[in-house]
Parts: sequence; structure tokens; C-alpha cells
Amino acid sequence: MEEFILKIKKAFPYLTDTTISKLMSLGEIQVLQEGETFIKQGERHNRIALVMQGLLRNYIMNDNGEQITVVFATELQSIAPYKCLFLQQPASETTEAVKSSMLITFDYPTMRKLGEEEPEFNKLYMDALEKTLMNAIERVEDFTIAKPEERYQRLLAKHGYLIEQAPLKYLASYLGINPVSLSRIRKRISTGKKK
Amino acid sequence: MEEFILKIKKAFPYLTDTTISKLMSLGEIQVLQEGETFIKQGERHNRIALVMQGLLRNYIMNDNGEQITVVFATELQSIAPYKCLFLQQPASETTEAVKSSMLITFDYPTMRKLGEEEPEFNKLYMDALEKTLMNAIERVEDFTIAKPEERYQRLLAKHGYLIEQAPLKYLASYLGINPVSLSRIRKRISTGKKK
DNA sequence: TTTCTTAATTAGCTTTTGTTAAGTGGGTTT
DNA sequence: AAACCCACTTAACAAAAGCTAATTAAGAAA
Repeated sequence: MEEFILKIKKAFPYLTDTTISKLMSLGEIQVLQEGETFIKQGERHNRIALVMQGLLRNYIMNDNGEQITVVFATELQSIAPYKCLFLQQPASETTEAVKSSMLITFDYPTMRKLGEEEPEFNKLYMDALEKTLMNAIERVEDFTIAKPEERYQRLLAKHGYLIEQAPLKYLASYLGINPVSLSRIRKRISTGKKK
Repeated sequence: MEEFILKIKKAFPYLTDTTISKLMSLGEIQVLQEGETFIKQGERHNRIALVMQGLLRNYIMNDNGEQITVVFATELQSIAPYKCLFLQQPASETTEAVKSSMLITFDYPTMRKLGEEEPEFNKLYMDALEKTLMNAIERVEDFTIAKPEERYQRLLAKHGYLIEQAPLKYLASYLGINPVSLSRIRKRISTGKKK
């Protein structure tokens, strides 16, 4: 808990101590065991989560009922069913803990209302949004620039911890490829390399 | 001009007339001919654009020096070198007019500072950010859910105007595939379909 | 009009991925 | 220990995409 506050301070240096304590009192701590969900597809929901510890993922279902991991979130990253929050719709995705995790969650409308009076809250929310946007853009770039095998290599280079912590089947859909293909790619890389 | 203000009012109904006129006075109108750029890769830049008319794209270079179109922006959508704005880096992408277009551009730091005093500005910026984020997420979902041919189909269904207005070579990289492949996909779709 | 240039299509071949199915191994449960 | 479950791997073949190059089409320039 203490260490988490320290991390927050480091990540958002402009937050005063009073704001942080207000924030902690507004937020709700939630602990999830591996496989437990924070939000389920179809639910109406209005909370946004900041990951304190662990690893979560958002997944949607494809036409075959398979889970497609759209995004992972780890320490100090925020995760939410954004379309659901912004458009007031039932969630189209599920947020689930990949390993046991701790979150602090906030009511989205409350946060935005608070922000109107307290600029610090607004700044915090905007920063979180901007970060989330940059991550999404980076992900789109990976898909447009790199072919499946290269995407795996880039993921390995940039976010190796994901490859260590998430099972292959999640990673495969996250990379937009088939689990069988990903296994093959791994082998190609580990053995004599290509060409 | 008049019609544009009407569109703004429709898209952001909470903006008062005074805010809108303030906004218009703060913004700078810019007209781009086809192929002209708003921001070039490598430049430092701090403006964010709202498209009034036309069609723009952001592209980056891959390792072979080919242009990869990461995102399109059309009427009432915002476009900017986000990573450049948020992290104060030289732009890693170029923003270019796909056809002759009109923009209104704002200084990003000014807007954020203004927002601290005037909640309406903040709300506008957050709404724009949230929309941009939703678009990026949708795009990631397309990549993870659908194979190249299906991605083209989805694009056709959801954003057919892009397919009418943007040349194939831009669309191909936008969809993460080779122009030759896209041409083949088109043919496969138009002729007897698959199977 | 003819010429030039560039985008798009088509073709032939290679490489990669998708698909289905059969192993393999680790970890639980009984 | 045996039986079971599940993730991952491996294999074999089909389908799709990548790559190179040649051809066609269309628009701009001479």
C-alpha cells in the first residue's frame, strides 16, 4: 500500500499529498485471484481501474466464441471497458485477472465531475487517457508495420514480461495469430533462426 | 464556415456560443491541398488539428522506407502526432492531406492550460481524446479479430467512404497488408466469392 | 496526340499462416 | 499410482499472403 503510493507519486509527480489521500479515499481497493473478473461482457459498469499489482487483460469474443485478448494492463496502467464508459453501453468486453492482482477502482462519472472543480483530478485523468491512447496507437503501429513473426519479436523486445507472465493462448490472440502458429514461430526463433 | 460551426454544435452540444467563438478565435484555419503535409516526421510540433473538411492520414515509415498509413481522419475527427505532443518528442509520423482539406488547429499546451480555468475547454478536449481512443481500440479489435480479407470487409461496411476516397496503396498499409494482396482480395470479393 | 509517370492489376512462385488432429508433458484429482 | 484435464507442441496439408516482375489503365506533361 505504502509502496503503491510512492509509485503513484513517481508516475504523477504533480499530485499533492492531499490529492493523493483524497484519491485513495475515493477509490475502492479490489483484489482479484487469477481468472476472476472485474467486469463481464454485457454488464453495465462505470468504474475505471488502476492496476496496483499484477496483470489483467481485456478480452472480447469472436464469432466462434473464442476469447480474443485485446489489451493487457500491468502496474500503474489503467484498464476499463472504455466504450461502455464513454457511450453508456453494456460492456462488450470482459476484464479478467491473468494472475492475482490488486486494483484501485474509481467511479468514472464522479471522477469527471470532481475534475471540474479540482484541476489535479482532471490532469490525472487526462494523463491516464493519453497514456492509454499512446499504448493503443503503438499497438496499431505494430500491426501495420510488422508481420506476425516480427510482432512477436517486437513484443519480446518491448514487453518481455508479458511473454513471461501470460500463457501462449492469450498472447496469440493478442498478436492476432493462431496459437499453433505462435508455437511454430517460437520454435523458428529458438532453433536455427530463419534463412 | 457557418456550416462547420453548426456541425460543431451538433457534435459537442454542451458548448456555449461564447465558448465556440472563443475557440474559433484561438484556432488557426489551415487549408491543405492533396499531398500537402500538416506535420512532417522529425519536426517538433505542438498543434492538434480538428478536421473541418476533407480527409487526412498519419503515416510512418517502415524499415524499407515505405509509408505505412496508421490512421485516417475525416470531418470532426482530430488528428495530431500524439506521442510528439504528449512526450515532447520530435514527431515520428507525418500528417498529410489525402485530398484537399480544411483544418482548424490549436496549440496543445495552450488548450490544456485554458482548460484548467474553463471547464468547457477541458470537456471538449477530453471528449476528443476519448473519441480518438475509441477509434484506436476499435482498430486494434479489428486486427485481433479479423484476418486480412475480413478486415477489408469490415472496413467496407463501417467506413466505406475511406475505400472510395483513399487510394488502394494507403488502404493496404492501413489494413496491414500488401497492396498486391489487397488487389487480390478485392478481386476475390467481386468475382465468385470464396469457397 | 504522344509520351511519361504512377497506380492498380495480374501472374507465377515462395513463404507463412490457418486448420485439423494427434502427440506430449505438467499438474490435479480421486 | 492411475486417470484426467489442459496447455502446448508437432505434424501434414490447405489456404492465404508475401514477393518479384510484367502488364494494363489512367492522368499529367510535353
